[in-house]
Amino acid sequence: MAVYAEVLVDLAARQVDRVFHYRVPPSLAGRVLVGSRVLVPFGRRRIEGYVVGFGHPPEDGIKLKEVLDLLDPGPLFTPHQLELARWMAAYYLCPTVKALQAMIWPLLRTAGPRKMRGLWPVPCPDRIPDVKRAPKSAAVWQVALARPGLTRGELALAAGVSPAVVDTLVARGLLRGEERVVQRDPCAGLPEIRHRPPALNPHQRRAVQEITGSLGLGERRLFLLHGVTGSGKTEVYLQCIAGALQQGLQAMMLLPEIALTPQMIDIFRGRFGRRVAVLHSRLSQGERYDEYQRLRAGEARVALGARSAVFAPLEKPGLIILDEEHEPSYKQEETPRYHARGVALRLAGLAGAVVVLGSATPSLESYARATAAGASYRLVELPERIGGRPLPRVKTIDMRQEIRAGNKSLFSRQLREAMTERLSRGEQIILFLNRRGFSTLVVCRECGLVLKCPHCDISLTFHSSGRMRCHYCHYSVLAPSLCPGCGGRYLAYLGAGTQKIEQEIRELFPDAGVMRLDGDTTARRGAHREIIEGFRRGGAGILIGTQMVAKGLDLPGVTLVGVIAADLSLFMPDFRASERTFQLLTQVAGRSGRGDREGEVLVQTYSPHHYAVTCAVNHDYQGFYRQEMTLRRSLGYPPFTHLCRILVSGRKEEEVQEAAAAIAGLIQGVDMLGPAPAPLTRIKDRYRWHLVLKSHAPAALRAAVKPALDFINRHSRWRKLVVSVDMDPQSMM
DNA sequence: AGCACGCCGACT
DNA sequence: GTCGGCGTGCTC
Repeated sequence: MAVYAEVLVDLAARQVDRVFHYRVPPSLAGRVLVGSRVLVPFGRRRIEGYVVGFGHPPEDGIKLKEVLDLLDPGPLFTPHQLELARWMAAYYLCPTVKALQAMIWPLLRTAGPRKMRGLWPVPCPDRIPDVKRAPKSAAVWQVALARPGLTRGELALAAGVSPAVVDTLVARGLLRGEERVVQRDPCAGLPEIRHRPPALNPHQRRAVQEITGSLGLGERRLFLLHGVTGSGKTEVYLQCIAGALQQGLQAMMLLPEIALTPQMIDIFRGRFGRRVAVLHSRLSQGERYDEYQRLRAGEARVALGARSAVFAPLEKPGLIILDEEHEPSYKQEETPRYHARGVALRLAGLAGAVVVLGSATPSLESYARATAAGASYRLVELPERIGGRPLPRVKTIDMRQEIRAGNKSLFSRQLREAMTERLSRGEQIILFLNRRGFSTLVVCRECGLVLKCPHCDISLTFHSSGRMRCHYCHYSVLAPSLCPGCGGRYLAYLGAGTQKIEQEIRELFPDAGVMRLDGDTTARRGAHREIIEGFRRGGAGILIGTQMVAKGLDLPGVTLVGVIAADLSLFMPDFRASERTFQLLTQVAGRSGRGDREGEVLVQTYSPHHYAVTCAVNHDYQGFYRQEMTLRRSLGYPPFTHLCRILVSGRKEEEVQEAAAAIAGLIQGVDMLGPAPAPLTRIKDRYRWHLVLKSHAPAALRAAVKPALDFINRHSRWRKLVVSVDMDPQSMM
């Protein structure tokens, strides 16, 4: 009796989570496997589907269609990944197919469904687009026929259309993807420096021994590596990975996006050469596809990347490392809203792998799990910097005193003096301000009008390019010279960003050489590497930047770090504001004094006595942990409870509000806050309302949300709304 | 998503 | 009587 492929497809109808059965034609027999990506007919469309098993349809008499094509040389998903997707679907309340797409989207494509990447588009001669009805499609099709061998991008260029049009043709079955022969190497042309493993200090050695001792046992073991900044965590990771490779296991190394620096990539390539596959958003489509296939084929054995690299297709993951495990960027802020740490822990359970969570400032959740009674993590500490270097001296500067002393500038007298001194000695300086652009608020001094984004409920940021930009929807206009409301001539530029800092610093220190590292200066591919390498080589005395300068950079020439405004993150409307501030201050302080000379850190703040500031200044993680835990317990916040946030958005505010109220009416058995307008009430012309649910039992949250979600999805009057569920939310904006 | 089916208002 | 509105449900 014949067996049919069970295929998951992306149904826009929400929350439909079931398989569809397809016959496998003789031409594809033996090649369509569990985990394969296939092209299938669905209704009158042809769409991408994922083979998750083989079996029979529940009832006979359904006329089954045939799988049309295979989209890749081999199965894309490992059995572990399919299992992981099922878990994600249940935990994060999304259809399984969405979880599978989350696994490959960032790796195989940039945006939009049903695009075929890494494959040559070849025309299907039997399906000719209509020139009158679809002139663009016809043009692409004709070029594809006339000039075979063009890639997706080249084809689009030659036909004078956007690459998306090519994708559309592929989706409609007018073009098909064919396997490619070349393999692109994202590291081609970059220097390959062979690093020899350095000697370890006793703490590092013990950490490596403990971790490697648990490898290959086939059972999940969890470690929290708590090491102060500069304690040599990276070297511990490298040697643990080497240990895993020796045992024939594969390894995953996850970093926050901004820590995935060229420097870090070089270190891994230097140690492991071509055995590393880098999964990285700045790679081209083709490069990403190739790295994915190299891992899937077992040719590469170490996956290095940011959040989504947790979905690297490793057959035998033996070691999973999350560096800077406390970083909020491990949380995906779109559906499915997974946390790479949660996914990694689950994957380790499936694969019997070892997980190492590393941080100088562990999240409260993780530290609690490592220290509470019945701890599930083994705590491993690196309390000293390598080479016996001291932690930098950190000083707070009370900016209220500066105002009283008549200094209204962004820079305190002490910071200026310290900078002058360091520069005179040829040492380097980092200035940190977690806000890009020139000025975050432009206000008319005559009528009080604030320049806001027409699509979002957000003020526009003035950039030194002379344009005002919305940092949420990327809307941009030329900055007006007169107030658009009253025609007034006096516009005040308030709220300094990194560009403003740069301008003022150039005036104050005209000979120092200034570089800026933020989202704007690193937009171009390769720019990040150029700036950091340029600064490291001494190309400038001062580096100004956002979070990008706070994380992971190892710049031995830096002896002074100045925090321009520690308070920025402290008063966010978020219960994690203190934790974030403590982490950020500790991390940025850790950039100072990593070379031979002792480092200094000056923290400018209006709240010098806040415990997040004082604990960071004193390098007192424990003290911060105790105070913050006390507060969380009394307020009933994580890690003492679990949260789930439901966000409803849509173009009509009344509809959004109505749906939020309907959902609220269906929630039972957990604490509920709201429904209320979200702190950002409108983004990209969509109104936003939310509900926050709280419970001691995460299962109770899911049980409460599921029926409400099903109800909303069943009723087509809410069809135009987006209802997103966020388990363990990291942000309430 | 896309499409068909179906059940109520204003038209040749 | 019929054309067409979009609310509802289905796609192997």
